[in-house]
Amino acid sequence: MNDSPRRKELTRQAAQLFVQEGFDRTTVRMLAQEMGIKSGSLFHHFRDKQEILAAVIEEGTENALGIARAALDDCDSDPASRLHAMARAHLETLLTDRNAHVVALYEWRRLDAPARAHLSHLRDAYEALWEEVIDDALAAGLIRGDRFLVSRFVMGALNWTVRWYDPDGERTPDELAGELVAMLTHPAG
Amino acid sequence: MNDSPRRKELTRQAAQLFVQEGFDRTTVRMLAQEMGIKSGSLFHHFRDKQEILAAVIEEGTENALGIARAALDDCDSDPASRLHAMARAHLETLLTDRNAHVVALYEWRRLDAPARAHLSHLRDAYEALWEEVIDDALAAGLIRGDRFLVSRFVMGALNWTVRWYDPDGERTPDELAGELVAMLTHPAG
DNA sequence: GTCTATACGCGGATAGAC
DNA sequence: GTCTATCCGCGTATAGAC
Repeated sequence: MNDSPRRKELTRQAAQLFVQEGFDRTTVRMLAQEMGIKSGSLFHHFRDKQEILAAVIEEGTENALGIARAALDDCDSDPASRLHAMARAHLETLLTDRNAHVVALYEWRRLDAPARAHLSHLRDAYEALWEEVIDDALAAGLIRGDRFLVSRFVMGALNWTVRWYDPDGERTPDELAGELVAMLTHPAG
Repeated sequence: MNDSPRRKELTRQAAQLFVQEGFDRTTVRMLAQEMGIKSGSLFHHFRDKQEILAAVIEEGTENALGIARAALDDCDSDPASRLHAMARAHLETLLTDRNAHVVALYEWRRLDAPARAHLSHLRDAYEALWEEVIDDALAAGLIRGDRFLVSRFVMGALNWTVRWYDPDGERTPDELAGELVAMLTHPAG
């Protein structure tokens, strides 16, 4: 439809509900209430419920991509630092920010075909960033295994944290990233 | 309600639909059609839709637990073999069997409080088995890291395979398990 | 154990006034 | 840009016959 600041704000509020309840269980009435408007008004901003989901996922992936790129630019250029930075960025968008990126990962299947086609290049760009970092770590002998599989396993380990991580617990996303890298790293390498 | 063979069979069919569509999007009419009966008849076997989910998750976790125990009994007693056997068993119940165990992992949140209370001991037993195997591998110096976190990361890596694994592709669950163990294992250890 | 028929509330979405 | 009012189909569940 457009990308007014108003719509951006509504998208953020939708993301929160989608994480809490799941897309299917979130009703347009719930969304409207969270946004402080009536359900009829919602359709002035979004064509239908599907479009809200697409907006959230686009926002979440773009955000994750931007944060990951910034983290890689900021850190040292050795493979270990880059791997740690990437993992930390990923976990922060999932666990601290706790909204749009989670939706992007967990509700992707709920997108209809056109939205999926439109957004898959974004998702691919984010995953390509990951594969780059993994590749460097493999080439340096920091970790070992198959390029494709290591990427999937690492992303899986990180994505699943959403299910068990306690934000009020002792560990920060940064510490988690450190533990993951330590687990994967071969001291002898 | 009970656990007649009839009900077991219906539960298996429900599992398949829950994986394909997700619990929320699966209607009782769809379930009935898959089972070859009318929707009204469904409620002779299950009190409500929630009870179907609980039955599927119970079945899926019990099955995974049984297969994992059998795999551990059958394999060599060194930590590497045990880790591999556990990973392979886990992946087989997720990727080959492709039903009830997936539901147990991905639809757990949809259980109501009483069902969750009733089933959590089962889930805990399965996770305890994992922690045992991880503990042994840590003690042997095969892998390294924090007991709790390694377990979560490993299970996350495996659970996420459901999202990208192609059953018609080249790799078997056994090969995947091997790759995971290789990734985690320190040759120098 | 399965059927038909049906109740009934809820969810997505629209129309048109302000 | 938001409201009120409303449509209508669908989803869960029940009743009672066979």
